[in-house]
Amino acid sequence: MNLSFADFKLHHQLSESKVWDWFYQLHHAKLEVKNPAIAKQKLKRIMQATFKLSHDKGFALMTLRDLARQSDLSLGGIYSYIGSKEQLALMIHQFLPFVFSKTLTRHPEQPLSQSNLAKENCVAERARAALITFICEHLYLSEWLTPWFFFAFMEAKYSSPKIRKVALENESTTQQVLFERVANVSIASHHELSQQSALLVAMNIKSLLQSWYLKRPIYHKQKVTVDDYANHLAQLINRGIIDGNGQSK
Amino acid sequence: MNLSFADFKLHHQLSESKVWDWFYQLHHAKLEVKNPAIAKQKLKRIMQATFKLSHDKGFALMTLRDLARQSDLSLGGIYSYIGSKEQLALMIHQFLPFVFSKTLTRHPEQPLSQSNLAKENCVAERARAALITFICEHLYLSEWLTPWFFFAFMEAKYSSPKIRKVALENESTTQQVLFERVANVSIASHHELSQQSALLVAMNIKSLLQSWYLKRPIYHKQKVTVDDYANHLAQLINRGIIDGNGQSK
DNA sequence: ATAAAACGAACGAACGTTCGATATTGTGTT
DNA sequence: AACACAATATCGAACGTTCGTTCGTTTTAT
Repeated sequence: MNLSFADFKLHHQLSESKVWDWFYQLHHAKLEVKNPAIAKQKLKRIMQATFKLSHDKGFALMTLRDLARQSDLSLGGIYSYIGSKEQLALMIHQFLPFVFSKTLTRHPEQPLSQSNLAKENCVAERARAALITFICEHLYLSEWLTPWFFFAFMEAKYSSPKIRKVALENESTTQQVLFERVANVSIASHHELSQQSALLVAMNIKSLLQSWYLKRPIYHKQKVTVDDYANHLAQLINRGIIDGNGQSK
Repeated sequence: MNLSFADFKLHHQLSESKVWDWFYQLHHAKLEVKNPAIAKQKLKRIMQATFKLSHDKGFALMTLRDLARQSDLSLGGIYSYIGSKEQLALMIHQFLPFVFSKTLTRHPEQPLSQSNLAKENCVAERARAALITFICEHLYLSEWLTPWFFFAFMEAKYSSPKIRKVALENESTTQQVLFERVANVSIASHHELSQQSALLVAMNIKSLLQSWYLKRPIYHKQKVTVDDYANHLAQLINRGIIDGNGQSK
């Protein structure tokens, strides 16, 4: 029904090096170092060091001396890649919308008017599928780019206004798509949630998506894979979450 | 069925000043200032300033000069209350388990053995009620102490080991109680989730609890009260979340 | 007038960033 | 192939600033 993480990676040809190719593609104009091969390699070292250190002590408490040690570069060397500490954070935050635009499925999906609810089951199933597809894609992207998602979530709030703007725009776009698709499901299945309830459900789903990349180590210790989690969420959708209000069993 | 936030406050006699009475009670031994009335008033100013500043820029980026300005105290004056910046954070983190121990309902709740499943509905209902009670109490406490919960969540990970220990112990206690009560529901209602699934559900519930105090302003803008949210979660429980695995509607 | 509380200038440590010196790489000429 | 010379990339000592914290002094309350 919904595709697996392996399928997703295959479909988008997501290799390990593709991350750094894309990252270089997005930021190469800002770099002082012009050789692409060298730049990709050093950017990888710097970003991975940033993820480790900011995961351990937080970006604010991460020192550029820490970063130099962890990435095996010198203090000055790092500055040929990042410009400043703040821009380092900005580069990371900007990467996520860039990847979204390259991977997320556009759903031109004609809006559900009252007229074409004829074949109900079909329409309802398609609305459900559109929601679940979006959930799976987000989940799989966050699996592929866990450190990036983690960083974006943890550091967005406490960054400069410029960075916060990037992060909040990205977040609210996601929230909005989620809301629309939840609303479509509730309309198509004639359960007609109030706008408030649909929003509540959409926010809940986002929390559960975040839970995956925030607590991935815990899930893995319990032998829960990302495919397991995707199925788990799909079942929540297919069962009670978007039903009419309140009649308990 | 489940009590309201107003009932909860009434039952525990939670007034605005009670927060500071309890906070002083927990920490008075460490203070250099001995006059209780003065200390409570100044502690309130310092903590509220800490919440505002760490909410805006994060605790790591909050300066003690910021704190002095925001709380209308001098740099030196603050140190008669907090000892050090790290101890200020520790004092906040320690407060939550202290409040839990004073307010959370102990459920001595005989463990559900196979033998007393006779009156099934009754047992199942009681297991469900125990879970929902715990959820509501957590929700209401987080409503009463939103800044404290917010601070504990955002700053726990990036604190000293001593602080992290307090925060993680508190979190995993909550997680464990949640897990037990979810498992009890699934046993009592003969749906017998796997241990893995019960844990997944318990973690999901915790995410949804956190969502309340992390995004409270958004919920409020949508006119969602804490009682609304409590009912919403209760309905999720009473409907699909803890049902057998997988048969979609 | 004595104790309690608040104050803020001053200190050393550590931070982000710069920049001139050094090392490495790539290219054109023997 | 060997060399030389730019061009490119890396380095880390040094700078100015800001941080958490201290402590001798002043203010307030009894």
